[in-house]
Amino acid sequence: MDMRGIAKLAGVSSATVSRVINGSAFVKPETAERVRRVIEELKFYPNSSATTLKHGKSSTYGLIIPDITNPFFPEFIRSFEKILVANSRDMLMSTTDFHPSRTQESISRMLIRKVDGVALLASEIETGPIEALIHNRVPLVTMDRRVTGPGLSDVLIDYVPGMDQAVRHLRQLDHKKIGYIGGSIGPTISDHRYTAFREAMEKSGLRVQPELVRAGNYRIPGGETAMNELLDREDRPTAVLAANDLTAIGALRAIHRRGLRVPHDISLIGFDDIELSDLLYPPLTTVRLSRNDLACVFFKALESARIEPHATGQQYSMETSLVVRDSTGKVA
Amino acid sequence: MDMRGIAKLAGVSSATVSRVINGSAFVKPETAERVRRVIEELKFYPNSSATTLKHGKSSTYGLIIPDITNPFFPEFIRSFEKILVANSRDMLMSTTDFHPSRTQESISRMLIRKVDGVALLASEIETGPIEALIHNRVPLVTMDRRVTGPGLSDVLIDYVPGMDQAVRHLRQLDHKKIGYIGGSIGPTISDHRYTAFREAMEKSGLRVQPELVRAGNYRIPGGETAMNELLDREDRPTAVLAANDLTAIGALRAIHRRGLRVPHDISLIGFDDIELSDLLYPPLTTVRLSRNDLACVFFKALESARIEPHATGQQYSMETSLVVRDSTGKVA
DNA sequence: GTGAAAGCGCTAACAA
DNA sequence: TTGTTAGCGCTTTCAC
Repeated sequence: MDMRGIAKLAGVSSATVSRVINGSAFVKPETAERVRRVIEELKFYPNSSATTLKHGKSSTYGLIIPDITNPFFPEFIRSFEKILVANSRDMLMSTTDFHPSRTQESISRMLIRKVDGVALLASEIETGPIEALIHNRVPLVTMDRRVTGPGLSDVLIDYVPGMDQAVRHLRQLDHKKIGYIGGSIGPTISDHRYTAFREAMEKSGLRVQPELVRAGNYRIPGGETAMNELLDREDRPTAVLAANDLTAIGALRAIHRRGLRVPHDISLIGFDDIELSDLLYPPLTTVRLSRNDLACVFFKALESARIEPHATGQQYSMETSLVVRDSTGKVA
Repeated sequence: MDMRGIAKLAGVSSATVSRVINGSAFVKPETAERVRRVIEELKFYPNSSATTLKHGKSSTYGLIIPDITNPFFPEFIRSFEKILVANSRDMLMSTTDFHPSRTQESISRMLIRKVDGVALLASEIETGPIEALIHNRVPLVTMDRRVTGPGLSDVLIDYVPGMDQAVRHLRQLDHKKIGYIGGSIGPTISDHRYTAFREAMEKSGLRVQPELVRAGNYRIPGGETAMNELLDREDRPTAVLAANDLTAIGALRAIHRRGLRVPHDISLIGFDDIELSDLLYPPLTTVRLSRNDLACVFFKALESARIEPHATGQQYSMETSLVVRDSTGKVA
């Protein structure tokens, strides 16, 4: 069934059916009513590929995330999807599982589907796919790449306030030996979180001890392994910051396994404030990055870019701030 | 840029470009090579709406889930997406947050996008949207609705083995007062998990005590509230089964908050075996339902239905089994 | 091996 | 206020 079929049954032309469906004002109410009745009757749904083909726009945004298993992302997706649906846009989601090749694949699929823009929250990204997007005039909004350009916007996460608050909080609790468990290691991805940590330490007059810094992988087992290494040391840290909450959960697990207690024996601060972190035992002190706000900013960026796909993108910014719960305490 | 543009540059017709892209054997290798070079050069991606329009098939499956915040679903999505991509299909995902109206909305969007089938893992579903799917010859695969029909398949979760093992396990640990925290309550949704629990109890010669049965909401706070009610009782249960792991996590939290210990004071069994349940303290004994197997079954069901959208669907089935970890122990 | 051309379902410009 | 029609980009039959 197509619009011509509906039109025939309603005794009008397909143009009128189109007008009714798209809410054009210039249709006589009775005609519209009649058309609507037939549509209802036949449970007719217009074919979006025809519309997309016609318009050259799909009203769809692509979303690429690294790891749907990290609760941060489902929480983001939930907000993002809600905003898109409320604005009559569709979402084409895709997961990379940290593989650059999967990012490439995802972008191909989005190019094929003619999405109106891509939100890229994964960091494993090479320049090839980005160029393909730009070349095809599909705007890209990245997270924390800190690069903008024609058709390329970025949402910067300002880790500074959150990290400052976190380190100051620890200093007030008399911590001096503060460890850090980062995300993935390597020269390609500069770890903004780690940089912010170092700066915060300096500002607080504390020294970063390189031997108390470890790399994780943004996942629970990585945090556990790294924490075990730190706990093996003679002079173990009295407090540890983790690059995200999953890493902190892994660290927490390592600590518990040794029969140590948080915060009595060691203080722990996470990053992200996933819902779970409030439900851990003990509830995790963490640096909050609002998924809902982030989703809003991404949507805003995509919508702006949609109008003029090749205009030079903007640098957006998101705040972070410390949420104090029970995983931090006075040094013993 | 379209195929005609590519064709012109390669000195061929658009038909040949189409043939090259779709890997038709009847193109002279040199011609194909030339075309491929131009495609590469121009970073050309064919427009899928045109293909979809032409074929009447989109190579896309819809996926509707109730709550992306429950780790069970991201884990499922991950497997499902991987399978789809490996088979050159796209995924159109959508979340209902437990609202029937959102389910309806999701189905409309899928009808509009002309998906080749819908995997429905949410249970808040009315007959209206289902009829719309059937009427439009879009096959539907549901989870645990236990109804099949033309264009309608179902994946039954066989709770019996898992629940039997769970109850027997508890009985061997001398538990007699066994509580149960279910999912949503109400006559509309028959709770297959609860039924399996009751049957398992009978088989083990144990009596279900209605005063030890509570309803949760498949989420952490629901489990916590329900557990608190059970703990308030004089004759509190010595063991509790929960309808899913999130409910069990909530229950665990309620128990810890009262200074009680698991499994010393009370044993706890979850359901699903989300990855997190192995990472809790203590690691959760739970009934496992494999997300990966489930994703495979859904894919198989969708593919079968795609060939003949209106053929009568099948009843598929999935096993469950107990995973013993540390949240269950001898009655004190 | 390759090309010409019709047509998938919809929209928008134009005509009436 | 409504209808006619061309065309969005691709596939596919048929002809060469």
